[in-house]
Amino acid sequence: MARPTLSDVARRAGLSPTAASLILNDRPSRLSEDAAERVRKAARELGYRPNMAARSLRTKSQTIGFVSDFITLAGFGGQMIHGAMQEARKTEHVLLITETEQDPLVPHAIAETGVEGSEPGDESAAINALLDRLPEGIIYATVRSQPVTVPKAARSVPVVLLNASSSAEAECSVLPDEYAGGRSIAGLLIDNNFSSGIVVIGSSQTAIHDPGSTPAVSRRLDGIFSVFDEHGITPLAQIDCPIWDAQAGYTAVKTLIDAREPLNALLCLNDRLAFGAYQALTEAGLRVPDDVSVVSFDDDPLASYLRPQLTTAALPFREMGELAVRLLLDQNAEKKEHLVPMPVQLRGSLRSQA
Amino acid sequence: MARPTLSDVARRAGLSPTAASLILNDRPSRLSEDAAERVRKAARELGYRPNMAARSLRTKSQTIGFVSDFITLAGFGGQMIHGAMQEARKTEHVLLITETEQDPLVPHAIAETGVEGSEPGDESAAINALLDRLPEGIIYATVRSQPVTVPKAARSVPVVLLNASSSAEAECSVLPDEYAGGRSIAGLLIDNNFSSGIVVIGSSQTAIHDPGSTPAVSRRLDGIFSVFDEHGITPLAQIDCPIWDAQAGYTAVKTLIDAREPLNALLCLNDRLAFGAYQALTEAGLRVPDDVSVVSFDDDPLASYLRPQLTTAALPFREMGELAVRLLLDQNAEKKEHLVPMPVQLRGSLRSQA
DNA sequence: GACGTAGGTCCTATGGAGGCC
DNA sequence: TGGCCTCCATAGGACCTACGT
Repeated sequence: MARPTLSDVARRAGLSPTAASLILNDRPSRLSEDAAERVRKAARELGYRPNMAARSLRTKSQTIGFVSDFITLAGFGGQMIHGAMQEARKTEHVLLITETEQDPLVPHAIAETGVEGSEPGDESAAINALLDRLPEGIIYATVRSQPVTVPKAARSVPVVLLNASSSAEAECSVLPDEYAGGRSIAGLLIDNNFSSGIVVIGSSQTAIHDPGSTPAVSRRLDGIFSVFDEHGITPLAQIDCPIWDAQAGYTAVKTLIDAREPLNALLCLNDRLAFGAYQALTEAGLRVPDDVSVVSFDDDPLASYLRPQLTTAALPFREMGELAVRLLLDQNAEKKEHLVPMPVQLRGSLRSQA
Repeated sequence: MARPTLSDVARRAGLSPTAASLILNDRPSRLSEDAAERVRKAARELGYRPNMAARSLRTKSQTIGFVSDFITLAGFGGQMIHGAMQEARKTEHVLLITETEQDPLVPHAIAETGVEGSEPGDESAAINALLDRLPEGIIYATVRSQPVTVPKAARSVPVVLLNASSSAEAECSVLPDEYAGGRSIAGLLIDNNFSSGIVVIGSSQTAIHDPGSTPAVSRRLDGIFSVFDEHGITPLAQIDCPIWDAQAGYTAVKTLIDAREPLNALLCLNDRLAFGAYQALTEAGLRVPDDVSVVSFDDDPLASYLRPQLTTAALPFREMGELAVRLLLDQNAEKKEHLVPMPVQLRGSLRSQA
């Protein structure tokens, strides 16, 4: 009934625990092939599995800590976890997950006023609980890719930032390649002969260096405008929306329509804005893509519910999760930003201009 | 630099490790208050935290295994994890998560042909990896609430099924109260004086005992029709959709409209169907809720993006996750189905009939 | 040389026996 | 004789160096 231990296996094979350990771990030793076979057979018969708790006292714990702010709340977060788990499984690692409940918008200014080397208490309880389990490393993820200060407590093990950039110097981080993504989506309009009647919805070029703006947003916009500039294109309008939700998209587009702007293509900065845009267009009797094309970012599940389905540059969360684990376990991983491409999902919302 | 150990604390306090252990664990002993204070101070100063790996060799691991099928893929799954984590934190527990990659649709028929007590190999590798970390219990969750056979390997620790019913006898499981949810939504129509022109979209009363139908669906429908029957109401139509997505909802409603059915209220079996219904209604120039009311189930994020927002009975995933952890840690938890209410989100898609 | 094992180590928890003033 | 504390032993499971025969 109880879990069989190494001694049980050894006893059954008529050998010492030492011998059993050596064999089951493929350590070079002078044990006979016959003895090895007996041990393996015994282990198989008993269904022996090493006790990781005991093992971690001497070696690696085969465990990875996954810390996020509110990631599991958002639909997207699951994909990062999923990717990380897939990758972790390949090397027999397991994921220990936690949420710090810190508001990701407020860079948690860790007081550096500690007396004496370390100052517990101001560190996140969640992270400490995690470190108590001796993970081999920690993945520190955020919902919105923001600069983050890694709590000092977490620095005792390797750290990889996931969907978060580091405010500090030499940090290993994984981010979507927003700049290239912006170029892809803008390029799509160029390739389809759009040159006028283009509206950018979500943020204006002038607003990208607002304090509230994340690096992700500005890179996305930089990518878009780098392409526009190369082709001498000036958008018909740029609409700034503080909150990127359906309501904002709806209002923005309704305003444009009411002003009788000659719309050809809407470049929305995320799918929720695009969703609102659809609503406004439909209400006004305009058809996507016959009258107006719509392109967007994120590849929210939403994007494929829409009619027609939305052409969008996907946030590659699963791949990012995978990469984060790979980097964490790789000693030689470069301490820098690792960018993951945002694949464009070509769907029905885009039609080539004559 | 390295993690301080119990001995480090003891040394600093000028006491033995034994004394330090007794004090930090609040064990009854005859140690002086002065000594106790010295130990606590030393622990604080060093930032001592017990090594859980070592501790679990003698006591509980303070770890809970969270196993799911493909839960982290779906947006909803995150909410269960979130709830579970919140609750786990209250008792200093941490979540170890894994996905079995078994197709949840195929009840994994575990071959009971094992020779000799246990038969490893046919058990899920993911679950074994989890059990190796000696969790205090396992939460076994599925995306679609289906009957599930708990792998034999997992039975060595307490198990709670989350959003999954048990095919076996005495199992502790947590499910949404679909029957009551169905009654709530149908009751909402009654309360708002709907009596004719009601269409049920998603599944017909006759189809609920199909093999493909989950218990969740039939309970939801049973709830709906129990109310309809009590009030002598017969739906105008019941439309069976094998897949509950936007496309199906669109097609169903378009067909009804083309047939010039006098629609008053659409009772959709989930939000994606409702979303498709909206699209068909809008296309036909019908307004929600002025011309047709729409009610639904799940409270997908989608539901609040729609215009008007969708009235829907929410799947209480966060609460379910919390309850699962509470039941797991409670020795005396009743081995039965624990049902969690589905709160109705009253929003703009419903208007009272004159 | 061919084959294998004893015993210390990682860190914590705990009961019982004894020491010191 | 208390009052206060420590050492020892043991346990938990696996790993590994250094020794046997």
